[in-house]
This record gives sequence, structure tokens and C-alpha cells, in this order.
Amino acid sequence: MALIPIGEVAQRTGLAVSAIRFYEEMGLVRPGRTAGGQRVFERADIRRLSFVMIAQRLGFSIADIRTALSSLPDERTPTKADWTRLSLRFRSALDTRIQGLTELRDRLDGCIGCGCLSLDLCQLHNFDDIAAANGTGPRYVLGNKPLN
Amino acid sequence: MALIPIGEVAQRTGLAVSAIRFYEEMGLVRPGRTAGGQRVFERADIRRLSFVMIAQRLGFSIADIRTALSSLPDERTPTKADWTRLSLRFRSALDTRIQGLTELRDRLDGCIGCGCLSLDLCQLHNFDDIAAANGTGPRYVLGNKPLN
DNA sequence: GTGCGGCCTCAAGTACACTTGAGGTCAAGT
DNA sequence: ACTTGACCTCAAGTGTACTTGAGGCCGCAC
Repeated sequence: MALIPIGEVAQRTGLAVSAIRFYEEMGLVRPGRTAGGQRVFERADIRRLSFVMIAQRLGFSIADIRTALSSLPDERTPTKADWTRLSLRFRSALDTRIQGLTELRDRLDGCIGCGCLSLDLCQLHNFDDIAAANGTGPRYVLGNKPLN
Repeated sequence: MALIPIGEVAQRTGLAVSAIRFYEEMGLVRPGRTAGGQRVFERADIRRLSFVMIAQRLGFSIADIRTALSSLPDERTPTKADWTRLSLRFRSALDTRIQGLTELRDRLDGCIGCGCLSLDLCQLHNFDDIAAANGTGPRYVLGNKPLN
């Protein structure tokens, strides 16, 4: 099983080397080390990192992604079945998000005529309280629930 | 035309007072002032701020939102037609985003069987280069193009 | 065995979107 | 007049997600 240095992982995934090191610090990958202390990755790690990129793109936080990845086995290399399980969970999160956006769009359609966007009666404004429930920091898109 | 103090605006919109002041600093609202220096808002400002909240929820940045709001008239109170124009533009941004997510979901469906997520052949992995094109800072959801 | 590119750590910096705190003013009610 | 709560400014802090920089090893190629 080929061991891959960080630079090559970076090239293959499109991530910056610094980002990969950061993800290790965040517990998203656990590369091995050479005798001299340099990181060595396995192919399964590239898979993990690709998952991280895609999930990030969808607006999931690192904490969410860590939770999702924790469903993969720790000691053994994840099998196809492990990844399939993860993907299915992921797909349902995606469905929820799409549904939320679609609903919002439909409500927006209903609102375009009224031009209010703020009156207490406006459906769009009263849509839900997700925004209020979020804490500080960057807010992600509607319905950003943790993967689990 | 009733002039509204910041606390009431906060209550009506659900925003924190500090957030409203921040949005003023960012140029998203321009409240007037009393002789004593306290902010006074008009009803149209509540509308603006509600728009800001909704757009934020969709993952648009403050810069994007500022651009969008700049299509509203500066001196005159925006009319229903002004808001409708803005909403339509907004709606199309939303459509783009929904389409992107839906496409990603479909690709994910095609990928669930293979469990790869990382091989060069994987459609999901090769989906596009949006992530790489984004700069530093928090990344928002797929297809986050400026509103314009 | 030496040069050099890639790797290492650790601290600090950056961008976004706000919040918190200190210290002080305004204005409405009694 | 005075109290009190809402408001003011300005500086600093927070959380997320990284990047940049300084200063220094690793290891392969020649």
C-alpha cells in the first residue's frame, strides 16, 4: 500500500498543504509519520479529504464533518459499505437543504407581488426561526443541521 | 411617518441591536439621527433589514447584499416596484443555487454505489472547481455568485 | 557528502460577521 | 429635578476556517 507525502495529497485533492495540516489538527485525518517525522497518507485519506471538501462546499462545518466521519471505522480501512452508509446520510441532509431552499423560493414567489418582505403578515418573513437559533460566526444556508 | 428607535427595530426584525449598528457601518442601512444623536429608522429600513436577514440566511455575503440593495433608490423611499425588481433578481440567484445542489445530489446518487468519492473517475469529485476558485474566509454553499 | 526542494513546528495574521465591555449621554416618566 | 432604561462610541474579543512567515530538519539525487 503506497504511502503518500502531503504535497502529493495536496495536488491530488486540490487542497492547500496548510489546509491538510489544519484538518489533521481538527481531527479529520490521522496520517502516519516517517521515522523523520514527515506525514504519510494512505489512499483512504484522500477519500476522507475529498469528502471534507464536498461537505464544506455544501456549508457543513468542520464539527459536522468530524461527526460524520466518526461513523467510519477507526482502525480498519473503510470499506465501500462504510462509505455508502456515509453517502446516504449525506444525501438526506442534502435533500433537506434543497427542500428548504425550494420552499423559500416558493414563498418568495408568493411575496414578489406584495413587495413587503417585512410586514408581520409576510410569509417570507415569518418563514421560520432558523436564523435566530444560530449562534455567532458565519451562518450557513437554511436548514444547516448537523449530519447524523 | 413614524420614526422608530433602534431597540424597536431590533425587536421587530429579530436582529440584535449590535448587528443593526454593524449593518449601518457596512452601509446596509442609513438611519437618521435625533438632535441628541440617537438613530431613528423608518419602516422602509425594517424592510431593508429583513431583506438582509433573508439573504444572509441564503449564504450571501454582506458585500453581495450591499450590491443588491444598491439597486434600490437612495433618496426616495423604495416603491413596491423597486422591491419586486430586487426580489426577482434574488429569486433567480436562488434558482441557480437550488439547481446546483440538485445536480450535486444527482451525482451523489450516481456515486453511492461506487463508494469512491476520490478517484479521478468520480463524477462527484470532478464536479467543478468552485471550491478552488473561492478565496479565504468562510465558504458558502455551492454556486454562491454575487447578486447582480 | 552535499545541495536543495519538500517537509516540519509554532506563532501570528486574515477575512467575515458579529458581540462584548467600558465609559458615558439622552429622554421619558414621576 | 432626578432616576432609569435605552441609547451612544470606540476598542477589543469571538468563532470559523484557514494562510503566511520565520526558522529549521529530511531525504533523494548527484
